[in-house]
Amino acid sequence: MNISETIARPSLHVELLDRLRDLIIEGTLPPGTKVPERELCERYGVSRTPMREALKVLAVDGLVWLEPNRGAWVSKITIEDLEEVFPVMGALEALSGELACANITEEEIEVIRKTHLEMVKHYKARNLTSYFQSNQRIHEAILHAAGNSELTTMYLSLAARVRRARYLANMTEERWQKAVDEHEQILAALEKRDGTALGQILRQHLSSKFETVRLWLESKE
Amino acid sequence: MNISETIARPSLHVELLDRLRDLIIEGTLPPGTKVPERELCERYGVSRTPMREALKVLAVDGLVWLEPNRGAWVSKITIEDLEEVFPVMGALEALSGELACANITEEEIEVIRKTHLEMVKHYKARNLTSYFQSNQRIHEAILHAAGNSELTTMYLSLAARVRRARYLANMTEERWQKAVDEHEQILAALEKRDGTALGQILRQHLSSKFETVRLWLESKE
DNA sequence: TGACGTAATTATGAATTCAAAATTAAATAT
DNA sequence: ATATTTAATTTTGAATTCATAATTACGTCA
Repeated sequence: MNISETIARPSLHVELLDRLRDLIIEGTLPPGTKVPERELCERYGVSRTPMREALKVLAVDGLVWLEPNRGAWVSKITIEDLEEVFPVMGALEALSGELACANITEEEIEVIRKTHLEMVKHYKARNLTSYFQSNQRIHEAILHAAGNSELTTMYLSLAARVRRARYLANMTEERWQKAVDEHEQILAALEKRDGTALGQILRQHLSSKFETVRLWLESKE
Repeated sequence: MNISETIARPSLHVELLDRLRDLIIEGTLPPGTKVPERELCERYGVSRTPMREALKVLAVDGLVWLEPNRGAWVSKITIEDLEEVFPVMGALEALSGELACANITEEEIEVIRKTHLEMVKHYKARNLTSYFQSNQRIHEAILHAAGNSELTTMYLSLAARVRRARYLANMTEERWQKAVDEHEQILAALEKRDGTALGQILRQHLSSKFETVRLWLESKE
């Protein structure tokens, strides 16, 4: 019998973390609003203790902002923030490219290739949501192939914050085309297992994305 | 009158975070031991609520490990962990080098130059502790010159975890000499403001460090 | 009307309490 | 004596309570 066969019942604050993160990333709790602590406790049927534990964690994650004696607020997404976040993400993404090329299996490449074709199909059909999903799956597959859980944790935490900007709604035809082109290069570098090249393309790809986000944010002012 | 002149009274869990982090990094709470929750509450005169909030934050930071229904344990430092942490640190350190070269002022370079000379003096005097302090100050000065708070947060969080390994005791004369040489190159690249070169040296420097840590860890088995 | 001050209300931070789980100690059987 | 149950104790997770701070509502006066 397997001793480690324990039934994992995660604590409430962990469960809450997932749900709260979603609420913030999906925009249900919009940037700048107050986190309705009591309401959320009622909604999920928990007391304030685990809810507040979760909020403390989200605060180090950068998704909420704790104002002493005044409660928790959903963090805003400012250009200044993103200007700091993007270079870091770029460095991490470049690393994930390098590591992925060193470790990826033929099967994993095959999966990415398929997802890539799917994504191109969505692009041609101008289906933004599906395109975005395939896109995200590709980046996560590369990250997974890199096989570094520290990297994964850090990258996903930053990615979550960026994803809150609904920049895709603003994507121009030209930029979209460019993004797809870059993805062709990503696939090519991966197939050649050229880590340095992939790292650079991913970094470049990210900075295009940044430009899109920047334009979106500026258009809202 | 300045409106933002509010008296900052940080909440208990934030205060506790600083203290707990120190206890773990300094090794007062050694890797693998159980976090004595009740004892710590008594020591700091707080109730379990803020203490547990702090522990939840330390868990995402990777300094403690929460075992459901069994309490919090100080994370161990394994080679496997460090093998994942170091590449990420390397990428971040390289980025800090690039950004630092782009933004550093003459005055900041001057400070680093002085610290560097100090460090060399400690090396010649074979004063490991002082050497380590100067060393750390240099890396933090570069990080500061990079001027990216996201980068700083992430880097310091990883650095804290690595610092828990008391690897320096294990440093050979040869390695130490090599580290000082690398620091000469770091200073030179900084003075030339050659970001690419600095990034590479820093990355190389870190991987030397990793080797030392690895040897230290292996020597303990 | 609106600026100011005060009282009532609500929200927050943290201590306390309580049920459930885990650990330890004791008791029983082999 | 050594396993194996069973009971007592401690620890944990989370709800509740409580003091304090912040906000809102109200009343006063210029």
